[in-house]
Amino acid sequence: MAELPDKATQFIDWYLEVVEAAHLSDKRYPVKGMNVWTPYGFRARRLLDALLIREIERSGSEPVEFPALIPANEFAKEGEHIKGFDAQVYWVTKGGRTDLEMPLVLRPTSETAMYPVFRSWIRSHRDLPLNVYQIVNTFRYETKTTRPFLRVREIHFFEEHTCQTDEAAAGARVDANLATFDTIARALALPYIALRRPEWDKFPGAYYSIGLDIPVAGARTLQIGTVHHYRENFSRPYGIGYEDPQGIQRPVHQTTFGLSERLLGAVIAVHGDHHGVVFPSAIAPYQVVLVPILGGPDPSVVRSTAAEIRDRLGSAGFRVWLDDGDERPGAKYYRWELAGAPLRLEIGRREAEARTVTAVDRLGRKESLALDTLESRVRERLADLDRALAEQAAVRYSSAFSRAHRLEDLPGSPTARVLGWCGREECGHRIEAGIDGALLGTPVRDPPGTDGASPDPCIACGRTDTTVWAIAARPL
RNA sequence: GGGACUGUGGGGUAGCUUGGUCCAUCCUUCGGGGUUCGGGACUCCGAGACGCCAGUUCAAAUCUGGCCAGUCCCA
Repeated sequence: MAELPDKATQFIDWYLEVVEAAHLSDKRYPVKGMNVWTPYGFRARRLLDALLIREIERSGSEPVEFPALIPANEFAKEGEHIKGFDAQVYWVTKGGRTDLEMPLVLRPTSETAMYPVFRSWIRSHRDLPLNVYQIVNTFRYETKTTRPFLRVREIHFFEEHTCQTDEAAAGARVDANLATFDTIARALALPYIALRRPEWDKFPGAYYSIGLDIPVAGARTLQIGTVHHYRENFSRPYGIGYEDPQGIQRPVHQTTFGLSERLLGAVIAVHGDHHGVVFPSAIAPYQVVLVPILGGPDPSVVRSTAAEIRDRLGSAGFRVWLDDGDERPGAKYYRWELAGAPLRLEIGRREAEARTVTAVDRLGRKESLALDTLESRVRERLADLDRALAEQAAVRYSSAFSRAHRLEDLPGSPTARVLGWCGREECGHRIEAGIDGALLGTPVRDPPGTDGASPDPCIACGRTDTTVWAIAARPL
């Protein structure tokens, strides 16, 4: 089998090869940007969804599901929003052979599907807050090159929509979403940076947008999530109001929180190595893969011990796979490394007789485990792998940013850049031109490598009075 | 949105310039048999492709047009 392309120098080739070789997605479906979720990738997605559901419900959100088609007149109600999405929506204009009187939009996101209904759900301050989420497919007519999980036209989308009594309550919901995201990112061992987007790059219709970005390769970054504060921008055109305790009618303040299968792409991009995918235990389709070594005259002890281990680990709640196929053990090792299994247990005749098993984690760390304490030792090994992945990722994260002091530092930048910015759009665009990318925004917390220092002078104009820290990078 | 390029079995490819030698090459994959089995085994047998639709021609994988899909560059 061929070697994988080098991740550091040929990132996207490496990524595409790994996704295909690990059987995570089949991109041969004949519509651009619409790929097939194959069993292994689907299992990972389902585990990721379960994690999102668990955490968002813990934060007080309830599941809903709205229809995929939105009437054109509802879609058009908020001016900025329609302007932002107009160029990338799919239209349904016919029912059978009949032209529809009211054309339908295939949802690119669900604000305009939900908000007319929210209007009828909300009457009183007692109906607030309204926190609901759904995990559905959305559609965007993406014109750039599509990539499995990273940029697709049929998006597996998580979206929370909330209605709050006022701006402060909505701000608190944004904070709650950021806390939820932090828990999710930790479970996946993904270091990220939360950035308030500049005015010209916020979500169409938003008061402000916070992007959640991860560095992936060189100066490249990947947006893996967003949290938006809409203030009253949607509730006014959609007429979503409530009566407050004093009997006064007020528009609600709204927020949204969006994630997608890009999270899965991010896990592959961040943790993967020259052997293939590396799954953290939280979403590994199989956390433990058992490889019996069946050579020798009588493999029955090995078989029965392997089956025993499988059953015991399964009962203990681990996702475990016994690979008793005809391949030689070495071939299985390569295949499961490519597929990213966190922990492999090798069991041969001598080990079966000695009641031990050899555990090798995806980072290649080998240890012999006694069968009588197997469950707890496997649990430790998985936790230890997750910890090592997080540490490894943190090291790469911190070296993925560097300070830039002059505009001339930006072209050909080998990392994302931390710099001072006066906040004016004109200077923002000069920075974007310099790095041939985007001004991602201003960090919600101290940016990497600044240790609480006050911001540098604006890299474009030299002003010092209104400067903030900002991150410039090249979004993937 | 503008431009350039590409499309051959499940995956990767040779052949295309100069139409015929191609019932299409090689590697891999898949199915079956045997020998194997502690880091990608060997061997035998078998399966599987010219993106789609038109056109030119005695003859099209090869030339032309449209469509679909993909890649890259620019807005």
